[in-house]
Amino acid sequence: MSKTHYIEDVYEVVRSIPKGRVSTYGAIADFLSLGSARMVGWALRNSSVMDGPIPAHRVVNREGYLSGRLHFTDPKYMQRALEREGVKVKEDTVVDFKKLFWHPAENML
DNA sequence: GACCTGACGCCCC
DNA sequence: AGGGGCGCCAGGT
Repeated sequence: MSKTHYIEDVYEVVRSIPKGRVSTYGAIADFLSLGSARMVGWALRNSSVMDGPIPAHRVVNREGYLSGRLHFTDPKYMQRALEREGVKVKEDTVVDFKKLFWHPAENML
């Protein structure tokens, strides 16, 4: 087992977050049984390097706060990317987070 | 190898 | 209801 195998899993899950919805570090960590939500953030941090088709802006913390915003090239990118998808953001927090929250398990329905 | 630092989150005041 | 403590795991120093 490559130690970085789960990183691909994280990317896979993040890629499956529907446009206009958001998920959380914890939900993804739970779904993948990572044991630590921090690892999701860590994985996404490395994703900025490849910065590919991974919609990392759709991942927020458990309060809907854009805790990862400072890790994007432009600190305002995360908010703008979300708003571009119809997700409203106020005070660096997703408006109606509870309703827009998407759990990875929904993908299995 | 000890110690610190996180894109986190739960528990306990 | 806001804040501190702590477990978590990977990297950096």
